[in-house]
This record gives sequence, C-alpha cells and structure tokens, in this order.
Amino acid sequence: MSANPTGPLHVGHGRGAAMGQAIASLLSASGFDVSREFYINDAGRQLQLLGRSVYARYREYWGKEVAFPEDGYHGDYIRALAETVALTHGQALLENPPELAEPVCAQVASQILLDRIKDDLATFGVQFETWFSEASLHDKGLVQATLDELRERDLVKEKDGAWWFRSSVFGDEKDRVVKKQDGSYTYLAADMAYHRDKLARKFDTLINIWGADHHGYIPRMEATVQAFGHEKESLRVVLVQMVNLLRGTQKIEMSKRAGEFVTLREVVEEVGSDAAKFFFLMRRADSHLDFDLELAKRQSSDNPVYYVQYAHARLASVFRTAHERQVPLPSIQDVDQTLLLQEEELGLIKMLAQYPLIIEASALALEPHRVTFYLQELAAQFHSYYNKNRVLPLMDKAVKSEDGSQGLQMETNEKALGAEHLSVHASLTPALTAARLALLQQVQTVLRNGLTVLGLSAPEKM
RNA sequence: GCGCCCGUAGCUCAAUUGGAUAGAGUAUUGGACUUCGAAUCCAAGGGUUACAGGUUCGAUUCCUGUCGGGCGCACCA
Repeated sequence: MSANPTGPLHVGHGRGAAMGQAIASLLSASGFDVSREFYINDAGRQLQLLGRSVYARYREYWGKEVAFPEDGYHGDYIRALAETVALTHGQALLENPPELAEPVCAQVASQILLDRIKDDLATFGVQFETWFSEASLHDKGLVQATLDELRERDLVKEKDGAWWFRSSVFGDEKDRVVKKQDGSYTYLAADMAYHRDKLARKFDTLINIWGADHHGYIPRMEATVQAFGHEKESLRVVLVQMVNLLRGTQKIEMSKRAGEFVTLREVVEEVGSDAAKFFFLMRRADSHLDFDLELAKRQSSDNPVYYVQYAHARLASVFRTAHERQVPLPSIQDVDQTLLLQEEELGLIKMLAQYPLIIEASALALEPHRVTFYLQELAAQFHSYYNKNRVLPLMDKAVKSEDGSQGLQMETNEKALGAEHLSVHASLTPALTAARLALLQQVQTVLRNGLTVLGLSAPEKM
C-alpha cells in the first residue's frame, strides 16, 4: 500500500492496510513467498503543498502576515507541526525566501508524519518488510533511467516539449506524459520506476492495493509492466472502495479539504483493532463499506467480531473445565471417531475439511471476506451443536457431595429433569466425551488459525 | 459524451467463479438458563436476483440494450 506523508492515516487507509495484510498472510498460508511493502509518496506536489501549508502556519505562529495557500492542508495537525518547526528552528526561517523555507518545513513535517503513520500501523497490527521511498528513486536518478531505457526501445517519445509514455501500444486509451515541459516528472514516471524496480527484484506477481478512485490508472500500470516485458497478469490491483462511517444510523461527514476526517487511530482507539479489522474485511473490497462505530464496539450478539471470538473463548473455557475435572483432552488419533454420527457432528467435520480450500481460494482471488464469512458460519455451527449436545459428563454426585447441601439438591434435580435429558446423560459415555472433545479441539484450532490469518486475536477469555 | 465498478429479503451483505429448492446477519414476533460460558440457541414470516432480450441441458454469475447509483476521464497525486 502507499500514502502521502502529508497527514494522518484515515479510515480509508485502514481498510486498505487491513486488506493488504490479510491478503499477504492468506498468500503465505497458501505457500507463497510474500513481501509486504509500503510505498511512501514523499516527493512531488502534495509534499510541496504540505511545506507551504506548514510554513504559512509557522509565519502565523510568529505573528507574521500570511496568505494561507488556497489548496493547502487545513487540518489542526498542521499548526502542531508548525509549532514543532518553530521550536527547532526558532525564527531563522523567517529570513529565508519561501523557496528555501518551504522545503525545510516539508522535510521536517513529512518525517514526523511518516513516523506517526508507522506508529499508527504498528498499533493497528500491520507490518511491512520494506518502506520504499519515492524520493529515493529521484535521488538515485532511477526515474530518468527508466525513461531513458524505454526511450531507447521507442516506448517513450518526445512531443510538444514533453516526454510521453506510449501506453496506448499496450491498450491504454491514450499516451501519457511522464516528463513535463518544465522538465519535472509526473507521478506516473516515478510509479513506472518503482514498478520497474520491483520487477527487477524478481517478484512473479505484484499486488497493489489502491483506493477505488484510482481505477482509471490501471491500464497505465498494466502498460508499464508490459513495457518491461512482463505479462499483464503479473500486476494485480485490488481496488478498495470507500468507507462510510456511521454512528448508529447517523452518517459521519468527512471533508479532507477542511481537514475534518476520522483518523484510523481514533477508530482503533474507540472500537479496538480486532473489531476494526474484522469490519474492514467483512465485505468485498470493491463494495462500499458501512462501518457502524456503535455496532463495532458493542459487546453483544449482533457484533460479528465477538460472535466468532466468543466461540473460541467458549471452547477454551470447555477445555479449562475439562482440565479442572480431570477429564483428559485426547488427540483426534486416539479417539473413536465413528462415534461422531450426529448430523451436526458430520456438519462440523465437513466444515473443518473445507478450511484449507477456503484459505486457498480466498488467497488466489485476493478476497479475505470469504474467510470472515466462513468463520461466522463455523462459529454458528459450533454454537448450535454445543447448545444441543453435552460434551463433558454431568457433575458426579460423589464429587458434588463433598458439599453436603449441594448433593441433596442434585438428587431432587435429577428427578425434575425430563426423560430426554436423562437419556442424553445415559448415552454420554467416556468414549463419546473423548471423541467430542477431540472434535471441538479441531474446531478451536481452525477458529484460531482463521482469526490469526486475518490478523485478529483469538482470546482465551472475554 | 467515453470508460470502470455496482444493483440480490425492510436494512447490510453472501452465493464454492456457469450448477440442484438463492443463503447469513440485522430488524420484527414467539420461545429456551439451577448443569460444559445465554456475548448463546430454537422457531416464524420476509425474494419475479433493477428491467427487457440473448447464449446454455442449466444464468445472481456470461453477452446486448434500458433504467438507477458510485467513481474516473490532468503536462495533480
């Protein structure tokens, strides 16, 4: 994934991050060798704008006249950044012309913001092997080198004083400017250099996670990988649609221009990273997501996150109880599996058998939501089964009668119990308990693996 | 105007990539705790898969058109 280090990560970035990390771990669970990379957009116009915005607030801080840039960043965090610059540089920058002062501001500000982005992602539980700087491509002359290489092969041409990438050769609707008349590069040029670099690192497939509003950019990047002699299919783009934040039925309005948007950090602080991730992954990437903050933090039945985690915790509790009562926890090889004859038991077994297929299909399709659906279904089947069937034997009278009064109570209770309960009790042999415990351990393992692959915790207690 | 994505139960979404009677959650209504976790379970109602054609033994899925929604269409990123 990528982001401009010009502001905090917002919920849209969060969805992308959750999606990217889930896809990455699904692929590695399926046997692929995966590397996660964050592309830092620390070059170009947006950064310039950041510098200009911070410099304006900096002048304001020292009581100077300012005309705040029309298209600048308006968020409150810009003032905070300006204060930091004021503390480290004092009034020194006031003496410099904007052309010198603004890049300094941009440099300081983007470094702080990048650190915060890294921190936010770490808190969210998303890791990257590589942080790739766009500016480093420019510094090393790789952008120009990329264009030169393509120019030699007649895939870049000069026209009207600008350089054009002949993407239409590969099916794009028209050619694209990569080097402007003023000699500076477009974003596309840097992106081409970046993809060239990645391809040179021998990845078979490049998977980009993009906001859905960038879909028009896909043909350009497909043309790029083809220009470097790779199949169009070696690039796969996952488009992530917008997140609609709700509080109950109330929509939370966001305006990036005015600097009013809900940050990823705020959401994670409010609902927790498990709930946030699960909600981000619950829907297909290319459908709009309604994210209800109230629902996400509600610890009740209608919250799908807790539903799945509860199943895991409930199982943990069963095994704890078994341990307390000194009922052994057998492994699946040591029990008589033919005792598991009930429809629900066979259903659970079939469901467990599907797990590897779900993981693989979900990985290949780059669709983590399939796993969230699967986990909800497995949890549902477990809850249903467990509600109907006893696993551990009822407390023995001998054990109970250590406490005299309770022993008496038990006796009257048994009479009060219906015939059905008695028959269930009677048929619950130690061998059946063992078989069911073994099955349930498999269920717990799959729940845990599924939660883990999505980046969620599998709690022992809740 | 051109291009991409989408349209499935009141609402939010699934549907093993073309397979059997289209499934979940939520909401509504009614029921189940003195025992292994009720953050749970059971039951009921709810559908012309936007519409119209076409391909196929078979279509929510593929093709064409219409309507409706979202997003793109920079020498911005």
